[in-house]
Amino acid sequence: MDKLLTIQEMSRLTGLSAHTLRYYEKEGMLEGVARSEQGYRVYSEADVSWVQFLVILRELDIPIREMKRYSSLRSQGPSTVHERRLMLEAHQLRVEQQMLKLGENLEKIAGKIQYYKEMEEDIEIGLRRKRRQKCP
Amino acid sequence: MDKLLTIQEMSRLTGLSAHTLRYYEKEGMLEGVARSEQGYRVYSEADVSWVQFLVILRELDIPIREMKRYSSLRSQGPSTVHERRLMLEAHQLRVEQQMLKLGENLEKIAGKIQYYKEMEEDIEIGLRRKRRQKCP
DNA sequence: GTACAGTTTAGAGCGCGCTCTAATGCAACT
DNA sequence: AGTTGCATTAGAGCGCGCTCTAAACTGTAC
Repeated sequence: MDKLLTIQEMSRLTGLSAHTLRYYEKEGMLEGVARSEQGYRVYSEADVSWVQFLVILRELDIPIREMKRYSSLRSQGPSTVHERRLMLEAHQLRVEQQMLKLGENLEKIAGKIQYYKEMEEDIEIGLRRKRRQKCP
Repeated sequence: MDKLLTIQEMSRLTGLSAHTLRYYEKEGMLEGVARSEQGYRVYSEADVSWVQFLVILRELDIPIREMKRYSSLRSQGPSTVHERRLMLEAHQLRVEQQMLKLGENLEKIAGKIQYYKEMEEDIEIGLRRKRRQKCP
């Protein structure tokens, strides 16, 4: 166990490009990544879990700025657990509201789709009628 | 009825800034907006409905590029109804998948929040124990 | 008449989140 | 020895969707 990974393997496991992994690290969201003798990054399994968590935050549309704040809190240790929880709860709420909004808008779009379907049928009937007139 | 509106009133009714309304028009998403004698934009109620529809598309994260395509189809008349429906259905599917993904990620975040809550309780208990040792 | 608030345009600028480039280096293979 | 392939860095560049600026004009109020 405790496999050590290259940046490519990390990329494959997280879906982030090597470029993006370096970028996240430069921005302070990935502290303490080990290096090989040659200066290459060597990721631990703990790093993998953490980056996978960052990916979840990104997929929830949490801005980089907030992710940096969260990372900073995390690196300050357990005393920041409460504040971290508050951050997560705030975003949880925001995403829930966003999902509601998406749901509403999906319904409106569905209405429009239904309307278009009916229009298409009417056009079809119109065509059929024309054809009948042409070749009786 | 058939009230005519200034750009400010349009802005208020749609939530888009006057800047953005002009931008959308410049990009070809709002064709045939009338002008007053002084060259000021004058929006009709039909314009309002259309812009409100555009806002829904934006809220569903449909890129401007696609909205331009859709607008172009619309201005070509009823013969494009089928293609418009296909576009809407494609985005409908995309948004549904996105909502699923959001739901999954929300669950993971909820798990983390729960975990933090337990940590906070443990810290509380630890503190209480310390206090008892101090002042018995 | 003049200040004020609103409008117009073309075009510049911006914040975000990457994404890519160029120059350099190391390790293994032929 | 040379080629291939992966890594490193600092920093430039990019696509998106606005957002703002500057200069000019108009109608309304005082």
